[in-house]
Amino acid sequence: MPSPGSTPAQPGRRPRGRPGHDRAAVLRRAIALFNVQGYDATSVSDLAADLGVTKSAVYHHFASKEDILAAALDEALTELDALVAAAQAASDRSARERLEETVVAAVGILVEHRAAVTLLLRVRGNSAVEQAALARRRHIDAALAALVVEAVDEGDVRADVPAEVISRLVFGMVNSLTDWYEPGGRSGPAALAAAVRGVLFEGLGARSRVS
Amino acid sequence: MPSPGSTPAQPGRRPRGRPGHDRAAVLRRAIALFNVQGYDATSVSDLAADLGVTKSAVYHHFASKEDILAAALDEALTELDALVAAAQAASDRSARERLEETVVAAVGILVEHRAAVTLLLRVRGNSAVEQAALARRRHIDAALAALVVEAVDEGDVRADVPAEVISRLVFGMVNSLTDWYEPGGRSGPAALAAAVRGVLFEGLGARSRVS
DNA sequence: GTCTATACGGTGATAGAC
DNA sequence: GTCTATCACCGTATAGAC
Repeated sequence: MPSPGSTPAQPGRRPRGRPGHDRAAVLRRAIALFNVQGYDATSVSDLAADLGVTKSAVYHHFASKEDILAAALDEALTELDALVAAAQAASDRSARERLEETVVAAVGILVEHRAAVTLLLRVRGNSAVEQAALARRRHIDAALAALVVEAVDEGDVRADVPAEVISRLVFGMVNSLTDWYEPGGRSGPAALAAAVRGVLFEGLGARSRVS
Repeated sequence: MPSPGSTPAQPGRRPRGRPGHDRAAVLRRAIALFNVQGYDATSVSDLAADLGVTKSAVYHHFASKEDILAAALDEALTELDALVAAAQAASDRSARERLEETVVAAVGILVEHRAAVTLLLRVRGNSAVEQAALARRRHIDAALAALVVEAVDEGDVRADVPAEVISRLVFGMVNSLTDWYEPGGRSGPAALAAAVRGVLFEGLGARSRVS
């Protein structure tokens, strides 16, 4: 495959033609705009104006507006698929251990791919593209729930609450990070992941042995 | 009170005009549609068709599409304001105790006014109405965060995580209920509230004294 | 390879006539 | 209270400039 049209553009060496945006740059701005204004409320004109080009330029990079959304959702889903795969592997470790690591890793993904994940979490299945994304997400959620079931069965996670509910609550808390976490915040991703892990697995109580 | 708009039930003597929907009925359907399709993706035509009337009939009850949104958001915000007021009162009790009760009450509101709260949680401030709602919501969030600070100061909630972060995580978990809880589910609201309280304050660990 | 100009069919919100 | 006309703007297609 002799480089089919993709990125000869090394920094400092403009290949040819105009100094415009490439597909990845358009996608990045689109995700940002979709998150601020909402997908439906964002017109291709908005995106083009934000990039400083015309609508047609946007349609040069993507076949349709929905195609942009699909690419954005794919970014998030690819990361989450990898998360699930990692959680299912290494089954020599206890489910509880893998669950804790999965929560920590999920926080990392939320932070690193915040914009794409935020978009994914807001999808409501209002089109074929969105429904496909929801289906992939359901698969991921089911795998995470199965991990919780394992941990409950092994006796390392409380059994007085249905595992399905626990799974929803755990990843509901993790996902809620997209609503407020700012990359430039006071506490970094590592501290945040530790906080989530601590609150979830140890509870809110003061750190004391007795009581 | 001479039956305000509802069921005059006098044969052959309609009170006025047609047997159409009243404002509350329109609002209820609107909230449902907004949640399924998204606010922006829902046109007034959609709503009118769903109600079986024309667009203009909808505009008779509400001045604009945004006005419908404002009414919906007000329902949720009114409930949450009451929640905050209750949490701040009774300050003879410990902050931890009031926090636990607030969490339980919040779950109740989420369940009972799920549709309106869901709408509120999706607002991004894309218009004056939405910005006003966001401002009210920020005020509520701040009050809840202050309650957590109190509980930390009293030594009843862990201090190794910033109170602000704890507050976000706690109510992030609570708010995530809107994404999956179905009123007809197997576990009722009371069991759900108990589950959330338990997971948050005791942690996910198996119920055992000796570990 | 990236962008501009232009146009078209469709639909939304809304105002004004009935 | 309802119907209709209007008009702005949407997503998309095509043809060509740099």
